[in-house]
Amino acid sequence: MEEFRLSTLRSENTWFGCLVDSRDRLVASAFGPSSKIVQAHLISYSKQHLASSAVFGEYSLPREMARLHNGRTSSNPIRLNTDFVSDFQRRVYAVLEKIPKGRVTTYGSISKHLASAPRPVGGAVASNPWPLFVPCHRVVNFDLSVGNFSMCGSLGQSGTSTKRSLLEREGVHVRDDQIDRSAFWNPSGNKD
DNA sequence: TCGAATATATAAC
DNA sequence: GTTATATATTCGA
Repeated sequence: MEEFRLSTLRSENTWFGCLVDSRDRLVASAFGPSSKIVQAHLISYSKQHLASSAVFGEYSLPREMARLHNGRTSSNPIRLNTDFVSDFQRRVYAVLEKIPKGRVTTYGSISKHLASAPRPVGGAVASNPWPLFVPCHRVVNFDLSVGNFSMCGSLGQSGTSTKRSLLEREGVHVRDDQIDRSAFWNPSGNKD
């Protein structure tokens, strides 16, 4: 039976957690205000998707996560375990990984690029198993307002505030909840 | 503002 | 299986 490992790290009042498989591929990540919330979320994810439960251990990925949270670029390529997401989600996440740091795109733009619709794109982005590693925080509303962001499964104003901070640390200029349109990035490339 | 339209995912029969 | 319900949306009246 395959063994999965979970580890957490605290950096500047935020807890980061990663769930990895036996080949060191990232199954899921999470971050939030307490280790309890982060661990509970990842354990819940593992119980829902994995046959065996996760064991705790030290691991380097949460450190990498903290760097990303700080607006830095990840030093090594991250291997993702995509076994537990749908084909449609994979297509959406492939687009997210192309959004340059310091830029944003919209649910509607992604949906046009994939010949889908905005709502399902929202659903896929919302269920991103790898926050920070796959930059779902770079997807905003059609009018370039910051929009929603959920942390460890909970949606609310603190999420939006966190999303805004992430974008600002990546160099996106936000004023009164509105993102400067120079930061817009079109996945279809017509107008980059 | 408010409601319809839209395509996925999940829950409920 | 098949049908309802819920979405981190968007657009038009």
